[in-house]
Amino acid sequence: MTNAIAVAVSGGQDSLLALSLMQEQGYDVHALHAFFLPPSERLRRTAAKLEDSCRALSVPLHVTDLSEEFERLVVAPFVDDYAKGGTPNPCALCNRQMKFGLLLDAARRHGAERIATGHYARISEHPEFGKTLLCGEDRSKDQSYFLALVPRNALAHAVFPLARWCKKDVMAELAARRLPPPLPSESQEVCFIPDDDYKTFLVRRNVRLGGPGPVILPDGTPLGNHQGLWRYTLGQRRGLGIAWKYPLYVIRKDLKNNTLIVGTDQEMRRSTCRVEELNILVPPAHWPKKVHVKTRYRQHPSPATVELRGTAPTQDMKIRFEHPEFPPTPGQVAALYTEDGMVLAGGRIEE
RNA sequence: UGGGGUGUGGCCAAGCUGGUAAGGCAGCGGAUUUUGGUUCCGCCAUUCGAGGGUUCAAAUCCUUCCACCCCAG
Repeated sequence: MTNAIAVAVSGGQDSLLALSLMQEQGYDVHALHAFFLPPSERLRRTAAKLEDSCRALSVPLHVTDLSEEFERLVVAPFVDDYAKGGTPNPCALCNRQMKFGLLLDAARRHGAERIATGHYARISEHPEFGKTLLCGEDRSKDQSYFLALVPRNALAHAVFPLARWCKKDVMAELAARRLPPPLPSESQEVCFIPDDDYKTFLVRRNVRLGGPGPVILPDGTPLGNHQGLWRYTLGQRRGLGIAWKYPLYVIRKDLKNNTLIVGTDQEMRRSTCRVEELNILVPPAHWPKKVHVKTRYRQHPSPATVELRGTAPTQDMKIRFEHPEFPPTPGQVAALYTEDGMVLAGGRIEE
């Protein structure tokens, strides 16, 4: 058994500290950096800086171009989902397909059985069923939600050096270690959408997106027009452009009639949802009766009960929340937790 | 052209015993943030349909006109 480990480095602070921490712990460290977008001048510059950082640490850096795969496995499904009226979660997909898929494969090619990343989440060894995924120590920064679609056999090879770190301590620690991150503070560059403008991005992709249509209240009262259902997501408030007595939220997208149904905060809330493409991380036999579910990032897990239906490939589950929730949105991830933050399963919200 | 009502920012709407324009919605900006969304904070009428008058002072009182709405034999 070797103690070789690959560390996925993006150029940001978190992964750089992860790299340094792993090395400090005596691992035989390899740094992996991948281009998820076609290598531009800017990306090459980041890679060059990373090279400097790695040289300073005497760690070998392997750079690969995974832009074609990223396009196929993350971007294309993202665009496709929007075109179909869904609200995709590309980060969750990226973790499953890229970081704990292709990058893990790359790690193995370099002789490492494990891969470390800068995620704020924990992996622990459970006496009965092995490796489990836990939320990060710093719950406000916890990223386990985005990892809920990563298969168990991949997570078994994951290491999260920042598990017990707080975001605010990372920068100070890097400074103390004299490790300037190639990409300074926030790194919007990780995202494949320029300027956070996904609408323009989608329009430029030249896919077939729906056009304008009516906006109505649940009772059918017409209020105005929308600019294409793909531009809205369940629970959305801003951007409707309709002045009403009370704030209006998107409560339903009627794709068949190209109609947007809006209503009050109360009318918007749901207490059930159906989840497919399950990624079971803990055997259901060990699940508590009451679980806690996140259907969006930055949401406190909500108490709920779960009903598993069907078997393996086509298995799905029905979730019933104790209290009405902001509407679970098709395309987003539902992550099931125990009360103390162990991830039981993840899946794709269908309705 | 008989009677009644209304006219305040993009929308809705307080204010109308005169004292120098609430609030909500929408919008814009920012904060938060590995997705979308949510939430939070900030900014948004020198002006109250128009003109004239009374007054130290009017969206608020008087008057004329204009617009729209309702009832009407």
